[in-house]
Amino acid sequence: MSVRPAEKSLTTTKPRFVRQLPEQRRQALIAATIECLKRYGHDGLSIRTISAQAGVSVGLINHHFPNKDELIAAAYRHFNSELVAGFTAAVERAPKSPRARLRAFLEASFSAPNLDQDVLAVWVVFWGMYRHSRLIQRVQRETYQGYVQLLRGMLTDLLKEQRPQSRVDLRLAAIGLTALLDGLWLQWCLEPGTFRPAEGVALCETWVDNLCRRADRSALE
Amino acid sequence: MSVRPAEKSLTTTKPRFVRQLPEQRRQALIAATIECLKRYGHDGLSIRTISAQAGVSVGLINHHFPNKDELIAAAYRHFNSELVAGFTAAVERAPKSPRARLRAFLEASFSAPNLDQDVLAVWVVFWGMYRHSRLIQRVQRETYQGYVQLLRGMLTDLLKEQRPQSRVDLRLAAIGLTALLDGLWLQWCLEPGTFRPAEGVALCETWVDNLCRRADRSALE
DNA sequence: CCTCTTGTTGTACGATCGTTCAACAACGGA
DNA sequence: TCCGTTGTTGAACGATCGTACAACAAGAGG
Repeated sequence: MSVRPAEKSLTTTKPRFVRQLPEQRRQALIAATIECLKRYGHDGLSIRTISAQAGVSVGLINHHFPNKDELIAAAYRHFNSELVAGFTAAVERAPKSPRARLRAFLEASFSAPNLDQDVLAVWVVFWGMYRHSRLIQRVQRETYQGYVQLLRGMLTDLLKEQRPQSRVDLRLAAIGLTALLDGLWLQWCLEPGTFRPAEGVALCETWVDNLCRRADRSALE
Repeated sequence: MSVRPAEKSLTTTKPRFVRQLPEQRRQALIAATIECLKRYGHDGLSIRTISAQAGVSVGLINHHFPNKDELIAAAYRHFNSELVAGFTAAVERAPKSPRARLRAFLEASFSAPNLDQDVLAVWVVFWGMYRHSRLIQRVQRETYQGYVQLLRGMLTDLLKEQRPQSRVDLRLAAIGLTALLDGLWLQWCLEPGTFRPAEGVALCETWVDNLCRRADRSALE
């Protein structure tokens, strides 16, 4: 008998690394990028920090992504689509009435995993890159419309049901509600204590209520 | 006669540098820091980029500031106080009625020099640093209250005049208006074309109007 | 004209950055 | 069992980072 079995039992206990399918590894690297952003902010976006977070060598990133900026853009794309997917799921889980759907959307906006200081800080860092990164700009244009369509669709249904003849400017209404949501997120990111999640939902619902009320008025005038 | 006059005329034409008072130089370095932020975003915050922008050698920054982070924090402080000073001046330039003062504040929010894509992008980059920089956090706490006090003061006067007995939650009202303002700024920073300045003012005034109307209702109920 | 103070310069240093690439090794298929 | 593919490693490169510091010189005061 050879000594191979013994040898093998020694060598097979610890493979030095595990090969993965490219798509799996890409997702892992994207997850590590977002985790580094949460932990260290913009300074966490270095190849060495990210590869350490992913438990991987420095060279691997450039094997799956052409360069660092593309990895960051891919992370932003993932972050965006996760958000929209979460909102969509929450809305479809809700009762079919427009009001209930909007409420589900707002409650998803002001609860885990979205209303988290670290998560919100990641958004702010991405937004800060927007102005000077064409890749981030492209991802924004490609994914943000999903969010806008979801929100405008809900507002349309709601106004159609409540006041079919209303002359509310839907574009401005959506802009205002988006701004209110983003602004409250920003405040929560900077100082989480200033308002409670339920108050955030209430502020947004008041905005929509006043929208419907205004629809009344302009329809009657 | 000596050759001095000729020599002097040659040597005095170009002093290799001009000495300045520490406070003047500090302000110049702060201005250069903000300019670099506008031009290059977060990547513009390097000692060499800033010193080049200020027309100064690399070593000078550490002669006037203990380190890079302190310079950035000083720039954030300056940026904040300039904003508050601009708003305060605009409000005091307006007629004395609470409505006119609020309108002046809103119009200052949606016009130069504040409603500029580069300027707004600078805010976003600073906000992105907040979570992981104690210095930025300190400056925020020290300067932001000036902004909040100005805004809450105006809201208080307005509600007091319109409905003295109202039971509106002033804290929540200020939070909502601040969020609306910040959110609209953020949208303008990302996509300046989505709404016109006058529409931004109108959205905020509608918010305040509804606030007063709600004050009515809750006072009558 | 000389001296002293000190604002300013620019090199130098060590650390870290993004990227490259030759060598390695995991593991499915023959 | 061995081979071939290829996911993975880690050293190495040049560039750039923040900071320190010795040398310089501008400008005021005597």
